[in-house]
Amino acid sequence: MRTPTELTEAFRARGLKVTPQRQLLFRLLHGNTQHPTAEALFATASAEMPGISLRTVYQTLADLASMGELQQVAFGSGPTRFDPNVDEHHHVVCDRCGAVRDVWVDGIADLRMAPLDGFEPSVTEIVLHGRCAACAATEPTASTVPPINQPTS
Amino acid sequence: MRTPTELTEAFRARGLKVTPQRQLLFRLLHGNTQHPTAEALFATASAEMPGISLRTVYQTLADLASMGELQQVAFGSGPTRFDPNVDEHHHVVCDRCGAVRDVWVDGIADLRMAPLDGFEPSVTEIVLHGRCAACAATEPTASTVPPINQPTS
DNA sequence: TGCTCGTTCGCACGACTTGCGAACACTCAC
DNA sequence: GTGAGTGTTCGCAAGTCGTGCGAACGAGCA
Repeated sequence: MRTPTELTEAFRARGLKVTPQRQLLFRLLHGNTQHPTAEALFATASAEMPGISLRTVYQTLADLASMGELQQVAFGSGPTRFDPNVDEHHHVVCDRCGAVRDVWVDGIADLRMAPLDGFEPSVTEIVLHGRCAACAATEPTASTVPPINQPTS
Repeated sequence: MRTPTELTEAFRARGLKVTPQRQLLFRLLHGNTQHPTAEALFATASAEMPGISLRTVYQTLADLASMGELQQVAFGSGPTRFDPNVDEHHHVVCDRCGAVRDVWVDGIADLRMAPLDGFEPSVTEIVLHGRCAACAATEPTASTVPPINQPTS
């Protein structure tokens, strides 16, 4: 995702208006590696701008996604998360605490897949499920705590 | 997923009762490669057994999943899909029509990932997004039809 | 056959997201 | 600076997907 200043230009260039609400969200998202949900962004935004609406957060996130400035990612059945990192990368998900981190994966071109039967893949998405360092360290015993997400494959 | 007969045994062995509703769902799921949603199964089941409840379909699917006879898979933000194939495999998803197929992937062990910083992956999930053969053939021009799912990574 | 306990099923509710429309405010032209 | 016009905000309602609850039911066993 581009900087708040560049996004301001980009919005104006598209005939979109630059409101304080949007500028706030540009700032909150820029460089954000937390993969926040709309609700989480709304909470952070509300602290700075009481009265901002969750509806506006959803709307602005949708605008940014449609401009290619954000990726929408969904892991399991939880709420959609938003990733300002639009470079080619992948994700690790802690099935215990739900934390998400970016990860770069090498060697995807060497994967051998069958059968494809005419299917034309354009995007390869890799998600590593497991335990983050913090959860692995505090794990009581072998999974006595139910995971918040089932591994979905 | 095991055969309807084996599942009948397994349910009884666990003290679970085998009802006509469950037996119907066992049959509809066994060998099913469609990755159906609960709603889709409910529609099919209703044709054979009018009066069956969507609630019962969800309940039985949850029971089967908790017994390890089914995988729950979620692609993007749509409804959960259920996969009676519990072998290690991956999925291809047509972003135009939503079709899902199983795919076997070789070479996963050779992938190089960084940074993991103590994250302990237990499951690697690979989803190929693209166009199924049918959609690729009927594609009008370059994506004039919006995809039903954004590639989620 | 009769009893017991798990199951079914409809309804209501919860989480997440989107549609709608009135009031508002950013931009631009003057 | 001011006013007009159009896009935006925001609250509410509604939609989608899934689950909790409890009364009625029925599978399985003695």
